[in-house]
Amino acid sequence: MKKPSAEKDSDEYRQRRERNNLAVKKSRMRSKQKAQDTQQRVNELKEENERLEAKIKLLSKELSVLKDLFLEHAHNLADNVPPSGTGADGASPATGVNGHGQ
Amino acid sequence: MKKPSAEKDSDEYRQRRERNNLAVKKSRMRSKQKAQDTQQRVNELKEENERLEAKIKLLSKELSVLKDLFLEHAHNLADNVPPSGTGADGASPATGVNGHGQ
DNA sequence: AATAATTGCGCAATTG
DNA sequence: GCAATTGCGCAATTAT
Repeated sequence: MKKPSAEKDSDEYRQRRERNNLAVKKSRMRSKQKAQDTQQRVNELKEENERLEAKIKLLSKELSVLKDLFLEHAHNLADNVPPSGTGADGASPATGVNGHGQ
Repeated sequence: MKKPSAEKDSDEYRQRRERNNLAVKKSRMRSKQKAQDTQQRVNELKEENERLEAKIKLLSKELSVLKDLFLEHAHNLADNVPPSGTGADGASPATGVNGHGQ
């Protein structure tokens, strides 16, 4: 079961083989390249992820600061503390301080 | 240059071959598996990314709302508008300046 | 029908 | 010495 040595021993057989070998090489190159690209993609996405997480952390921080300011303000109102030296009478019925969210 | 038919025509040669073939198969399986895993990783990271972006969008929105509130407050002070009836709620910027971005 | 691409498989060389 | 990895070619199958 080696080869029907006849027919395709040389000639256009060899030629087909050669072409195929070439195609094979090409195909495998692509395949490898793709794998590398995918790996690369992973790295990029990881970086992107870290950036986003950092941004989230930052925004969260900012938010919490602002919210705290609001709370403080609310407390001041509740404690009947006027914003400035203005002697406007402060008859502000204290309202509930909304809690933190989320 | 076919084969040094002597020595290694059968026997332990065949055995070595067999083992190697096995090893080759194994190795290639792993390789493929790894590639798939990497691809999978990409997908996961993409999802994660979208989640993070969404979160960022949300936080940004919240922040801009709060900031607008502050601005409004500041303007009120500047315009000497004393704190009027304090609503019991604090989550509806239904008044004043709208549409600041970023 | 013809050609290119992809895939499983085995060999041999190399590496660890 | 041995398993793992790698480049290479063959042949079957699939896609164009």
